[in-house]
Amino acid sequence: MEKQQYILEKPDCFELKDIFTCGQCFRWEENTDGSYTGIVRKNVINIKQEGNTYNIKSVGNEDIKELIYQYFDLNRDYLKLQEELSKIDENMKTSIEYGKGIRLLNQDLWETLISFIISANNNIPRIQKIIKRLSQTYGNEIKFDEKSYYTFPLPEQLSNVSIQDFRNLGLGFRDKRLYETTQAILKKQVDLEELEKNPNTQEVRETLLTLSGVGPKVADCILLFSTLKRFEVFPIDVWINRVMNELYLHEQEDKVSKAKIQRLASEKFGDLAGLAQQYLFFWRRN
DNA sequence: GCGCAGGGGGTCG
DNA sequence: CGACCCCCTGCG
Repeated sequence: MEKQQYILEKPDCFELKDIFTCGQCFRWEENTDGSYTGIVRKNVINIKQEGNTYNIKSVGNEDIKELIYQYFDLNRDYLKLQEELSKIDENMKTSIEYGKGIRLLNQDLWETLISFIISANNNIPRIQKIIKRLSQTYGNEIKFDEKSYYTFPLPEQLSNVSIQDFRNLGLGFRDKRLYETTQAILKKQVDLEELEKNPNTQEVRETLLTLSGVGPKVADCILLFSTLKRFEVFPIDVWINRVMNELYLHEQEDKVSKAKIQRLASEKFGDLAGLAQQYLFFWRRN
């Protein structure tokens, strides 16, 4: 395990707080010195902003600069995407101004899949705790600054974990879903590597939907927040339902149909719907 | 302070 | 369309 350091000059549209609190990830913790520490694949990473630069330290098996560019989506021109979205209307301008530092992370597909199954009908503090326990129990330890961190367990590392074991970790009724999906991945009923190569978003979505615990909302989150990176999907949860209705539909809240919102999002935001969703979600929730 | 509803980034049957 | 596990929050 190699120690590395990398100084990153502040990229456009890049704020750690926005990135880590907009709801796409669950494993980054803020330290008392204002830096953030997280686990990305088999690397522990600490990022500290110092004026216009970021001091990044890591322990792990990947080249830190490459990892940072790939993980934080730094090769994509968010300034251009924001300009494009801003032209749509005032709502977009306002929400982008609020969340202008958001970058959509390229997170490991397997980890994103499991994390968002856990997120169903759950709250963020509890989701974070469950993922932490899961990693501490079945992941690999990595030492960083005398402290222990744990990788997210691979499918193989969960192969002998029973439904009851998951229940004991505090997963609640999601225990069975986690078990079944893990087994399906291990048996290659769904091949995640093949999924990464498939350019057809609808096909990928349909395949994800066959997995236990994966419904429309979870499938779209996986498509948007993992390495699949499909900007055209539009995950609909209670918050986005609310904000879209308030801004565009003005119907009685309990009568708004998801299909209508989906259609509206696609018409308005096109192939940038997912990014628009993040700005709207982050703005409305805070 | 303690105790108890209320509800949470949905999915499944 | 109701149930679902756990737990954190807010109120009395």
